[in-house]
Amino acid sequence: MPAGSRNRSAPASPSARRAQGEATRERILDAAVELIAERGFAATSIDALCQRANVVRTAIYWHFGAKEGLVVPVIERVASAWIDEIQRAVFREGDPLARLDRFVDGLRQLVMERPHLVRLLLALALERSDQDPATRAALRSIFERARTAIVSGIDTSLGQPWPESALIARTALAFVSHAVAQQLVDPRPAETRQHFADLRTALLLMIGARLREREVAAP
Amino acid sequence: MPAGSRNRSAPASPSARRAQGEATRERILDAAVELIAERGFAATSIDALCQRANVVRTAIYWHFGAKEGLVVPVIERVASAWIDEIQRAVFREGDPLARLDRFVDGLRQLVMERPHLVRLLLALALERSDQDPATRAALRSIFERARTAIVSGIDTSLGQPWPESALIARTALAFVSHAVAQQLVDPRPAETRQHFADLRTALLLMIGARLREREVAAP
Amino acid sequence: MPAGSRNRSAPASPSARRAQGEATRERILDAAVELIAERGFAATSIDALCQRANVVRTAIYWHFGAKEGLVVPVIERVASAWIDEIQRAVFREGDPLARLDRFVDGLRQLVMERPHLVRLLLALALERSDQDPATRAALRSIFERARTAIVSGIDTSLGQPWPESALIARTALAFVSHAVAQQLVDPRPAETRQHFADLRTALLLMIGARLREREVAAP
Amino acid sequence: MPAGSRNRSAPASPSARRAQGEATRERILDAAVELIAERGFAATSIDALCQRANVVRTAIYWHFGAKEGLVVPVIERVASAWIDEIQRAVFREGDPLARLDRFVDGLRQLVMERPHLVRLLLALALERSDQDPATRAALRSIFERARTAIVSGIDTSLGQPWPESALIARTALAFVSHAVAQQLVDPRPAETRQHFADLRTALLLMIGARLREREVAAP
DNA sequence: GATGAATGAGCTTTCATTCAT
DNA sequence: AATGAATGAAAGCTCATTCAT
Repeated sequence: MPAGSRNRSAPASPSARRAQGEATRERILDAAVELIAERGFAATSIDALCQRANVVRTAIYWHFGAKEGLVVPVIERVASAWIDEIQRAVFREGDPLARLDRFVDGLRQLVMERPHLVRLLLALALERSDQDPATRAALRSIFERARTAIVSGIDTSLGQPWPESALIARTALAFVSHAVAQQLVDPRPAETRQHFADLRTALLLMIGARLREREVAAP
Repeated sequence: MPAGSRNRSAPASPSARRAQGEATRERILDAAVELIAERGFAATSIDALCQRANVVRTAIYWHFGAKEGLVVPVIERVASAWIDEIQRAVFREGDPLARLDRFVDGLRQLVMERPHLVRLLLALALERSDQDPATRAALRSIFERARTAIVSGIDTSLGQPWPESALIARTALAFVSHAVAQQLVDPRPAETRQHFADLRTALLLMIGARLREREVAAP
Repeated sequence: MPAGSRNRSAPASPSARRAQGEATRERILDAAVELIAERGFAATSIDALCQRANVVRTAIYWHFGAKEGLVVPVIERVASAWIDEIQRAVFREGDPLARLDRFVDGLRQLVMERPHLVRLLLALALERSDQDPATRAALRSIFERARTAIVSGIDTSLGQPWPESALIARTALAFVSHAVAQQLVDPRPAETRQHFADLRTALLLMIGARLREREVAAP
Repeated sequence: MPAGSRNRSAPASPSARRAQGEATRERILDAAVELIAERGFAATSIDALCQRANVVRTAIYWHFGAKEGLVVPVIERVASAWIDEIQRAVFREGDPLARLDRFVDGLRQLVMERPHLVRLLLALALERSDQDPATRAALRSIFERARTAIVSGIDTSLGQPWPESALIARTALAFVSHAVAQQLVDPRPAETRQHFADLRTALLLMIGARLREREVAAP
């Protein structure tokens, strides 16, 4: 459909030109994150993307070459937000129980308030990974970084390496993934809250064992 | 399966006719399960479905009304297989440790050998649940049944209700979901195996606490 | 879509069987009149017909052979209603002015209260007549009968042949056709009423001339 | 028309490109007018349209968004031709009788030589007006303009407003509509000619009354 | 860098119809 | 007479992409 002119006006100077190009690129990526999180990659059409980003269809090809070319940049854009959220959540100070609570609560907030971040990654993983190695690598890297962030967060916060930290990281991530899927299927907040209450209990039990063991080993 | 013979052979009796209709329906569902598990719902075209099921396009509309109409039947068809697998895995006899191992191993096999079952459900949840309440309800019901199956399996196998059984169920399912996503992104078997080794450890720690507590309470 | 059984139950006796067949046929025709009047012949699908008539798809083929086979019976069914309306309207008694008013008012009611009768005929004429001679003949016959009904109504009501009766008939029918088209495009009742007020004036002027002429010829 | 050469030849300037787009749009509209006049809107397929316009299927969607989007432009395109024909017919000079003859004859020619113009409008009105308000508005506007053209033609030709001009306009349009429908059902030229002879008589009678009245008022 | 236009493959769905019981 | 199932053609429309400016 022929539409009116969408962009402000033709930029004169070459640097302004580059800046506006960058802005267009960002707008496309924002729209892509939203739409892929909402409906998955396959169901996100170039056209829908353009409408949401207020950009002309060919702009996507200029900036990303093809629809495929969006995948990795989109993953990377989500990655930072993801890791940030986790690092903000990972426990740093206070007594052990308070730190654990803060950690679990941070994850819960991630799932309840910005579920689309997690959802996008899961959707891409489930939809497409067997096809494109680059996508696979990007996703693998994110999951890896998330795990590392948790592990080193725990170790730092405790002042020493902790045997269960990898285990805790995996459990936490598993609960997060599962919570997102579950939330899509049963959006009642109470359900999600119960989910994370269970995570807290599980982690407590796992840590409790270690604590007791230490008390026995070195009283 | 004895496909390849287009169902052009004349069906004799009136009941035979209805039976053949049922067979066509089943063939479509089989194909749908396979394809949706492989590529997701959106990327599964009616045409591909027909080719795989050896059926003409309109047959799908006769039996299911629309592409949408496949979703719930497909979910229900996968549901049984899913629950069966879990029930086969849930521990029943032997000493506690052996039962736990058998349970975790069952789940690992599910993920490694029939990942498409889990994948289909997750993909449908992530792709489509916002839109259609019926899909959402069907998926919610499956997840619920899976959890119930584990809980009652544990309780039965222990001869009494067990305070942590719900927690265990949730943890196990979370690990299963996460393992499937992870496996798609990093298909090395060793990774998946490690994943389930971690699940075993986690469950052990959680059960261990309870066991110790009992020993203290009633020595 | 497989639906439940729509008809009451299997009729036992052969005469009951025939009666029910006739009833089905009537229901199909009723539905066809409604739908063709609403959306034209081409846009009326066999399926929509079945739903409206509460009849199974193949019943239409049993009773009418093909979609085409509906056209002439539908026209004939509408024809009687049409001619009846006109004959009810055509003036019979009272002084000339009252009779004229009654006639115009009858036509106005036809257009305002049962426009689908006229609409169906016009739609069929405009959509299809160049293709099928049988349709064309049926429509021609109706229009002819309508004209004849008016002419002989006028002559009977005046007790003698009237030179302008054919002219009046044609004018009246033209106004009816035009009013229906106009009404579809501008459904305000006031417009339609004005339309027929104009018809009344036009006829008065035409008759007035003749009356005056008679007065001059034989005072 | 110089068709047959698919527009694959490279357009040079940026304005030439836009001009070529406009040309494509026009070609589609031309084809649409022809086909809809021939078979009605519902029976005109996008494919047939493309073949006739020598254009690829998607071009229609680019220029008009959907099949629906053709309706109003098509109506508007026919409108001008319609109004032109009428204005050419409306009487301007000569003695009253000659002017009347010329007017009726113009309408007759419109119906006999370019019936598709009228047919298209009637078909659209009967097929679709319930649904889309934009279509309805466009058609209403045309009929209105046609009436106005006649009224002001009469008044101009007589040098003063004439009390019956609105009545004459409506009668003439009613006869035109009716004649088109009648002609489709009974294509014998003699019939159509008789139809317009009747129109002439009718108008004469209506005008005659007024003339006599004037003679009485101002002899 | 942005834009209007075009392109062809492919999409889901509906069509009228037929068959065998 | 009615019914469930099947059939192939064609419908309207969307897809990702390319081209030339």
